[in-house]
Parts: sequence; structure tokens; C-alpha cells
Amino acid sequence: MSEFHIYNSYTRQKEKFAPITPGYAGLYVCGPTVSGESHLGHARPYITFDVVQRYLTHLGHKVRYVRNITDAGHFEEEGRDAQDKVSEKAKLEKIEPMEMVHKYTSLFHYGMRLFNCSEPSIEPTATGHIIEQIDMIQTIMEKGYAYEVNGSVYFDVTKYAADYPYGKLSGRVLEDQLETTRDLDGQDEKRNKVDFALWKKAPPQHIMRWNSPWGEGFPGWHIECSAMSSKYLGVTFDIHGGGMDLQFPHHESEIAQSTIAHGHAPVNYWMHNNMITINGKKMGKSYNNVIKLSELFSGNHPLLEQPYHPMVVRFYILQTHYRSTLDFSNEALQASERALRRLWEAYEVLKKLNHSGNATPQETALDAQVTTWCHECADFMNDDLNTAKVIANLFELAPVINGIKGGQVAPDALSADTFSLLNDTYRIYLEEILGMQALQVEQTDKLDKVLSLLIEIRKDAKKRKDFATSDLIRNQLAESGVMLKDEKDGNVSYTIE
RNA sequence: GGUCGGAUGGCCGAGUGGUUAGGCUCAGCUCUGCAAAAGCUGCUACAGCGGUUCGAAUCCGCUUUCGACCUCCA
Repeated sequence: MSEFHIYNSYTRQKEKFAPITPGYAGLYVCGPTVSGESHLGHARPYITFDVVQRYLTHLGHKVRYVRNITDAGHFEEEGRDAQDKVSEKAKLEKIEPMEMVHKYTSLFHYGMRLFNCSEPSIEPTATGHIIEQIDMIQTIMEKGYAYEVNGSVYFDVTKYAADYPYGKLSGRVLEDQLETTRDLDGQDEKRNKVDFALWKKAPPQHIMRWNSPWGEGFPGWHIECSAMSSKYLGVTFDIHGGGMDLQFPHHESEIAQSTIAHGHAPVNYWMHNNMITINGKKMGKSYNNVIKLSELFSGNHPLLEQPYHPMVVRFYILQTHYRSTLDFSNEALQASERALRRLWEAYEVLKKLNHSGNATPQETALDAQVTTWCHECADFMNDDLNTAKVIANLFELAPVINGIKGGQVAPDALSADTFSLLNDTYRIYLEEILGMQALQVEQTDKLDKVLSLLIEIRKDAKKRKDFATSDLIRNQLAESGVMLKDEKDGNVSYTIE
């Protein structure tokens, strides 16, 4: 595909991406609820949409990427006692709500940095946009699609569904919802069970509360995304992303609210990433099978055989198409680790190859093949972000790179143009679009000098056929995580784990 | 129960009508003081049963089975 196509969850088909304003792209992604630490499952949307953002930028769009922080806390809408998640947890931990919100927001940012996820252009918080949310609720009420009961405001889903295609995004029928929605206590206020809260009256013990035309309370879960996305991206914007599990009710409700408040649908392209599973089950709080990011990086979790580098996790996620489920296993992560090491090593080799090159290639067939592999990367990205295939092609190119270095491939096998294309492809796709970084520790000059000294001593020992000394140096360094490699030309290189 | 989506070689995972996906593992070879790395070669699968077709992993039907959503959830 020569143009960027994305699978639109709303229409259930791949569509050519055409931004509302040519040259600009608006992207909104549902961010974290900072009432706890992020886990492996959360990493997927943020990494996926980081690649979306990077790719849109690569295509020349000026991207405004908005990712919110949910710090107001939702209530258990259909649940037992209406309660604010954030403040409840805070009481248990005996810290202030703001303290906890700050703590988990910082941890989230730390994780994002390790994953090399670009910062969003705007990261709005729900608590910072209470006024916007109240305004939007009022508009919906004025239009007659919301009603107040006892200090709470609910969206009238039944009325909405009579006029608009409610349930289209999540593929469900209102009648079924009316029948299958559970009968729970404390829902007498609502006209219909399917109605969702826009504003909720705060019970006396509730810590987080704001004044509103309906008394003290707090906003419903869905309204924050609608209020903030329309404020920063406009009442209709290009792409809205998030996990598949948010399709219903969260995204469906966003569509309903915005459609009434603004008179038309809010989003042109809905993108949803699939779940990460563990032993076949979705990773989630309710299943008690989460691996937190800090545990993943430290290896400190019963299910983990070893720690995993953030880049390994990123690579592991991008090796699978974002709309497929991805099953966690130590074996899969370890395979990704080895694979990434090899691929990145090839990239390092490529950067160091000196290739003046000729106008015509020495091996035409190989030259043509390399050119094809390079050009295909764009097609794969354009085909709904097929990062798996991009990575496959980068692997196809690795033996060519290593072959040039190792002498199995002639230095002038590729033309100068093709060689330059190969360089660009690795830099652009591996580094800029997939956002991969080196696994190994950044080397300081001092360390390099020490290692160079050891390498010289070992070279000398080898020359004297003193293999005992040379092996001692190599083995001792290996134990410290420094791997020496004897190159063909007699040079020695090293990598640090 | 309703809606939707899967089932691919030892493992992970692309792929929608005919062509080698790719990675990891494993085996052999080349290079090498040895090792590692690298290169080459091999292992070739599409849940089952029917159907459509010259030809199906890919389309249709049925069966089995797993999961997601329907409740906070990335």
C-alpha cells in the first residue's frame, strides 16, 4: 500500500488515513488511571500508539498527541456503593490522594521513558478539567439527553439510541443490553439500566469532590475523555486509540456524549489494540495475574525467570501485530531478547561499515532484493501498522550486513544508492519509527580505555600463544558481563550486557 | 445466555486463493588456537470434517476448542 491505511474499529475495515486538516494529525489515547502502578498490559497501547505517533510524524504530519491522566478516579458505576477509586485506595495506603496520584504518575512517566515512548504533546489531567466537563454535561442536559436525579446526572441512552446508532462501535444491540445488564442495587435513580453517569453526587466520606450546578460531586468516567479531547483536538478529530476492552462502555459512551454535545461524531478513526494474555487469560486486576512494570524490569515476580530490559519488552510487543492477542511467556521474552540483540548488533555493524560504493552493483540480484526489502517496509507500515513484517524484513537484511563485514558478501555487492537506502531503512524503521534503542550500557571513555588496555594485553598474549592468559582475560570479563569478540581482521570488539 | 474474535511447524508469531514470512530453539558445515559472534544448509506447519475451485492455511458450512466484551479494566 502506498498510502497509510488503518483499521477503523468503527467501520470494521481498513481505511486510507486522510487527516481533517492536511499536514496535521490529531491523536488521542486513553491514558492511565493513576491509582496504581502500570503493568505489562498497559505497556501495549502506549507503545503501539507511540509508533502510530512516530509514523504519522515520519509521514510528514504535524502530530498533536494527547494522552490524559485519569486522576479524578471513577466510581464503581454499576457497583455496590458509589465510591471513588482514587480516594478509596488512598485511605488504605494512608496517604493523601494527591500524594498517590503524584507517585503513580511519576512511576508511569518513568516507565514510558524506559520504553522510549515519546512524550505526548499534551497530557491533560481529569482534575484540571472539571469546568470543561461540567460545561459539557450542561450542554447535553440542555439538549435533553441527560437528566438529574438527586445530585447526580445520567445520560439518557434509550433516548439517544432512538436517534443515533448507539452500540455501533462495540457491536452490540441496545435491546440486548437492556436484558443482559445486571440488576444491581442503588440503581433506582436511573431511568434505564443502560444509562451511564455524567456526574455523580459525592457521598459524605468522599474526599475528591467539586462544586457543580447539581451539588458537590465528581465527574463520571467517560466525560473526561470527551471534554479533554474536544478541547485540545477539536470537536471532530482524526484518531482515537486505546485498548479493546475500552470499546464498551467507555468509547461507546464518548461517542454518545460528544455526538449530542457537538452535533456530530467526535472521531474519524478508532484504533484499538488487543490484549496481552498470560496463560491464555487477559492480564488484568480482576484476574490477579498482573506483572507490574517494575517487576518486569527487576525480574522480581514469581512468574518471571529473569529481568527483562524495557527495549526487549518493546520489541516483543512490536513483533506481533497490534490487533492480535499476545501471550506472555518467559520463552517468548527470551526469544525476543536474543533476536533484538542480533538485530541491533547488525545495525551497529552497518553504521560502522565504510562503503564508498559504485554506481552499479557487483551483484545485481542481491542489490535488487535488498532494494525490495527496504521499500517493502513502507508498504507494511502503511498496511495498518504491520510492525511484525517490518521487523521480518530488517532480519532479512541482517545477513547481508553481517556478510559484508564477514567477507561472505562482496564489499561492492550493493550499489552506493542501495547501500545508502539500507542505512536509511535501518535508521528510519528500527530507530525512528519502531523507537528501538541500544540494549547495552552507554560506554564511558574511561571504561573504554580500561577495556582497550585489557584487549591489548590479551592480543599480546595471543601472539605469544599464551592462551591461558588470553582465555583468563576473556572469561573474567565475561563474568562481569563484558563479552569479547575476536574479529576476523584480528581486531577485538566488546559488548557490555 | 448474548455479541465478537481466535485455533499456523518444538516455542513465539506474519500471512486471505497458486509463491521462502520472520524470530527463537535444535542439527550439520565454514571461519577460528579454543570459544563466542557471523555466514551457509537442514527441520516446512496451517484444529477436525465436509463443500466451492484447475488449485485453499487463505472462501463457505458444520463440529470441537480457547479467549475478549456484556461490570472497574490498556
